[in-house]
Amino acid sequence: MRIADRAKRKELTQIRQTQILDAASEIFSKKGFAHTQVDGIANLAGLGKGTIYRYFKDKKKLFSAVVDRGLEDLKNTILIEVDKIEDPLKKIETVMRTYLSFFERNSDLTGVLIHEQSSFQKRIAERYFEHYYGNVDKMKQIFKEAIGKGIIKDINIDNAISVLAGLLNGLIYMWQIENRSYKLSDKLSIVSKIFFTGIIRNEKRRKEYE
Amino acid sequence: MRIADRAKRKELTQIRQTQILDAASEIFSKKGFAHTQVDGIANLAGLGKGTIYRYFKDKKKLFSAVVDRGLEDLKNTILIEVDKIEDPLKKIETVMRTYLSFFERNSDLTGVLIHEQSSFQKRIAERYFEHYYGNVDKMKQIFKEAIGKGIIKDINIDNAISVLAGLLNGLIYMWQIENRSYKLSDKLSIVSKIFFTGIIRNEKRRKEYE
Amino acid sequence: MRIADRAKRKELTQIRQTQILDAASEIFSKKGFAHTQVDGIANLAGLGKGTIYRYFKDKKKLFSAVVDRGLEDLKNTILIEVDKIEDPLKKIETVMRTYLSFFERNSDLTGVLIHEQSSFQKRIAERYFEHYYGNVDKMKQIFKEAIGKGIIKDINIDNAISVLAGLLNGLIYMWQIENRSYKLSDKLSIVSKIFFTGIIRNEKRRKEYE
Amino acid sequence: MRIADRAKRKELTQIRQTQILDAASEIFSKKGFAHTQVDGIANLAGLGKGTIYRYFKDKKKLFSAVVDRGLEDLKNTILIEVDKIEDPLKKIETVMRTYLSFFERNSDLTGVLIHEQSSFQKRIAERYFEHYYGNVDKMKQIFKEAIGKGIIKDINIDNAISVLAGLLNGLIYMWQIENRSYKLSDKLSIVSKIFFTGIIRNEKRRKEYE
DNA sequence: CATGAATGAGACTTCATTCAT
DNA sequence: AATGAATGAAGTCTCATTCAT
Repeated sequence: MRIADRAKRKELTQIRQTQILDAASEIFSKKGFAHTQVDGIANLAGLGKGTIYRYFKDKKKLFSAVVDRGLEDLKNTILIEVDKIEDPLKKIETVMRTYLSFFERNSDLTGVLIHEQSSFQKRIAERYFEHYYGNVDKMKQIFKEAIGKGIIKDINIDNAISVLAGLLNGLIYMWQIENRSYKLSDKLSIVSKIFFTGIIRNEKRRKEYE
Repeated sequence: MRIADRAKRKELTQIRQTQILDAASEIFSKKGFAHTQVDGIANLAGLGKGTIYRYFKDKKKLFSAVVDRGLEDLKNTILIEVDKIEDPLKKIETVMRTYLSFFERNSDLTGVLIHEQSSFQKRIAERYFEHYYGNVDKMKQIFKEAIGKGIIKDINIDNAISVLAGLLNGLIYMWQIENRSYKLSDKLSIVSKIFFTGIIRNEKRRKEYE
Repeated sequence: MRIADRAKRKELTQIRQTQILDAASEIFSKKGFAHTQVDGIANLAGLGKGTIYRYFKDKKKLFSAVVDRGLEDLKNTILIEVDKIEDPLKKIETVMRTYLSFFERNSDLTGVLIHEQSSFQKRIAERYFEHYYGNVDKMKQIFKEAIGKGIIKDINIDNAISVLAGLLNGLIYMWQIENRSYKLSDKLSIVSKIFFTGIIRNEKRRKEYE
Repeated sequence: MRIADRAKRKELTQIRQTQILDAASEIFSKKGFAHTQVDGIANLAGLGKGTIYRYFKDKKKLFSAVVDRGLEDLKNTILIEVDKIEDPLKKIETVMRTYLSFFERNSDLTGVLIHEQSSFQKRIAERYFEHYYGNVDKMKQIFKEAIGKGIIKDINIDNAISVLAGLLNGLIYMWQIENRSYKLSDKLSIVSKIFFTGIIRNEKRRKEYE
């Protein structure tokens, strides 16, 4: 019986954690760190304020946990989707699609990552890059393969990846600023079109930039 | 003499305003709105706390003034630079260069615009788009001209501009997250290369996306 | 057990309220609204500053609560005492005695009601007259009965009551100004003597005023 | 020329003083001491803030000067009027009338004297009693004369005067609380009627109190 | 002498965190 | 283990007073 009890206990703890993180994610995203009150998170989670502190040392740790969970999810989601695909270009396209739809589904996280540079710059950046570079190796391989096969141009891979990341993050940022008033994934086709083929049609002019 | 006095007074007032806005911009950018203390701004400006409140009704108004001044500057800077150029592609490239180097020079503003979505979402968005769309008309003309002359592809102009904006903002965002550890304007060549000509070399594969 | 707990909780809340109101009443009376610090009230009540704000939204609301409680007490005290008496003149005398001894016992309230016309004019006046006219109906009946029975002169009742109120309040005001250096209730006999029978002895001269 | 200049200077100083006291009186009365800003007084007086401080050491001293000037006026006004009359009862009636109409004319002072017990209790009380007892001697003589001539009852004179003062102050207090919504001097007839002859008609009952 | 810009002490209020129940 | 009442440090803003012009 003891063991079953202990299992139950652990499960309950797990559920509580999730409850709290969900509530925290929602409110942090809407109001930002400073304007979020722990009271509000407790209420939304349907728990007492003291309980929050039993699960997270303080407000900052709770915020970090929200960020960590989000980026961990993001990384896993991308890896799973990418591994299903063979063709390098399609892989890159899948990364783009998965990235955008992840933030569309978890729009809470958008706010959390965009605000709060100040106090959490280091934390977010660390975590973000842990995720980012966790994926970057994979991305590098994909780009390398595509260059090797002569599919894409022989450009500096790091820079290309950094531009791609900037492009996606920028779209999410604009979407957030415009109050998420449109479907983020609708931008996918234009983004991949421009990223892959550019906007110049005139061959002669294109040469100037290649 | 009176008139000279009054002129002097006005000038001093102008100087104070600038002093305060400079200090505020710096600290708001570093610490974000919530963690910035008015006292700190006063000290950095070499003024008393009360003086800040003599010039700006409260902390929020001061913050907004920082944003307003920044975006106004940005708009003017871009318009001036673009008007010097004739060729449409070069114009677009100039917008990109000017935008990036503006934030490089006024890196204070970067933080201010990136944080504080929550409390100032409306204010920033309004101002940002006032600036943004103030420039967008000009951008549309440039794109239209380029399409008309057959220089660039016949794509949806609004979407192209929004992708360009996202691309630039995303770069700035990444730069900020990476602690401005490199020269932002160094990214210009790769960005314009990709934006203008894309990354696919293989003609056949390129067709899939065009 | 739960119910007992909840009852205890409620009781504690009641006790805190009273603690705070008592402390507030004392300090507001001594120092007036503006010079009273919430800190001071908290200390006197043996509570933290934050606790005061848990019970009362802000300093103004706390002040109003002090006034409200005081006037409610006063009204009840008077009604209870007056109902014990039959004879109209004795009733009026009882109102006078009860009014004076109420302020003698609750001298805190004296200061509170006398100061703070400015900021709380409306609030105090409203509450005061709520109390005042709550009692005035009763007073009118008493005067009417006394006139009907030929005990007192056929004067304008409203005016008589307003003079009586002024007389009592004026005595309290003088007593307050003179630092409560004598027993307020000692004035009762002379006041009732003058109010009831006047000061003129000479019959002929008395006629001039009747 | 020097002497004329100096005279002019002195006169200007006098005018400034009056300007400031008038403005101060008005605002202190409306808003009370704490809520009155020196800025407001300066503006109403049409002077710079610094000038106020040239004439009065600080805000408290200015307030006291307002009170002092008011009570000095009151005392003089009463003395002048009373000296015109012969008959003792008429003299008392004249004090009552003059007192009430003084506050009716200088309603600014009403507020000033009623609020601000707290910080100025001592100051006001001192000044008030300086005025009060400055007049009380005169009043005592009047009462003594009236008693000597058998016109009024042989009551304790101090008490009678204190009741009279309370009665008048109470009327002014009620008038202030009711927002000066009626003519204060209209209360004179009923007040003097009650004060002089009382309210009991029934001879037998009257005996109970005499 | 008059002015009003500058100052900073001081007061209210909020809210993260603790801890007794 | 869960709760939420209590706390007080910390932050914003006001305004009497000063002083350079």
